[in-house]
Amino acid sequence: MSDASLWTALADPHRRVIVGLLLERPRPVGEIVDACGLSQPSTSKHLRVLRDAGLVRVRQDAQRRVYALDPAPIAELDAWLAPYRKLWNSSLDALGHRLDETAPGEPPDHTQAPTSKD
Amino acid sequence: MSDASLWTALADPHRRVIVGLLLERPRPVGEIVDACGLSQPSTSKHLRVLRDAGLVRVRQDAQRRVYALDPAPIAELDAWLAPYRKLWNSSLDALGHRLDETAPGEPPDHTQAPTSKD
DNA sequence: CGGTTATATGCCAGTCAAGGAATATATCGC
DNA sequence: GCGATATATTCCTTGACTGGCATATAACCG
Repeated sequence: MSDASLWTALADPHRRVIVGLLLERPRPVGEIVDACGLSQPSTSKHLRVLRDAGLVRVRQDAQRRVYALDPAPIAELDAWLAPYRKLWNSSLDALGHRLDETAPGEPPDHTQAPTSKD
Repeated sequence: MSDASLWTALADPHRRVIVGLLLERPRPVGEIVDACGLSQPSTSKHLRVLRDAGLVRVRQDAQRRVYALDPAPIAELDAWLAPYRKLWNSSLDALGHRLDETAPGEPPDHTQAPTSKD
């Protein structure tokens, strides 16, 4: 089950950065190294973890290895939190009522909950 | 930013189990201990991590501590993967096209070898 | 073929998280 | 008050993860 490695892979901030980079477009390792500010070996190791989790795929282009995002595992994530989504739907609904009272005349366009917890 | 602790908190399988249990309904620690099969101290420590990440809230009921899920942080997760959602909406065919863009002249044979490289 | 570029891997040290056992704390019942 | 119940915290040990460095591997160019 790649589920465990999926969460573990995304638990690392650098790897989330890499995933974010690959969201924009596939990139060779050199670009990723330059972008996330890690050494090349460390970056390669992170890419290995991501590849092992199925989050990225590699395509060889001459000496270059172009990494691309594989959306399927992230879809798994989405499926995981699907049951929770209805929870904050109701929570945001309640919050929306509060905001509506605080700001009358403004459309209750609350795309995110300002939960400043700290 | 509780983002980092959020991912770290959910990276642990036991904590995901706990979150799943609390999705059904709020529970006292004893129930969680019994459900996830860990020792009571370990469970308490996991609950601390979850609480620190803002994922759960506690309500004191006599000697019992009833933990309940707080959906807001998971909504953060949802917000994080929102940009990725469109990717799997575009289907894997689009991904193949992206890969093709990077290497013009190469046949779109994205039959990537599995991660057997050792 | 040799040299260069691009990436992966092995090794080593530092850090951090997890689990268990024992203990502290708090609340209840008597 | 005392004992019992329920939970949190501390200490300790073990194991995993991370990063850097050096090196191996592989593909290009001449």
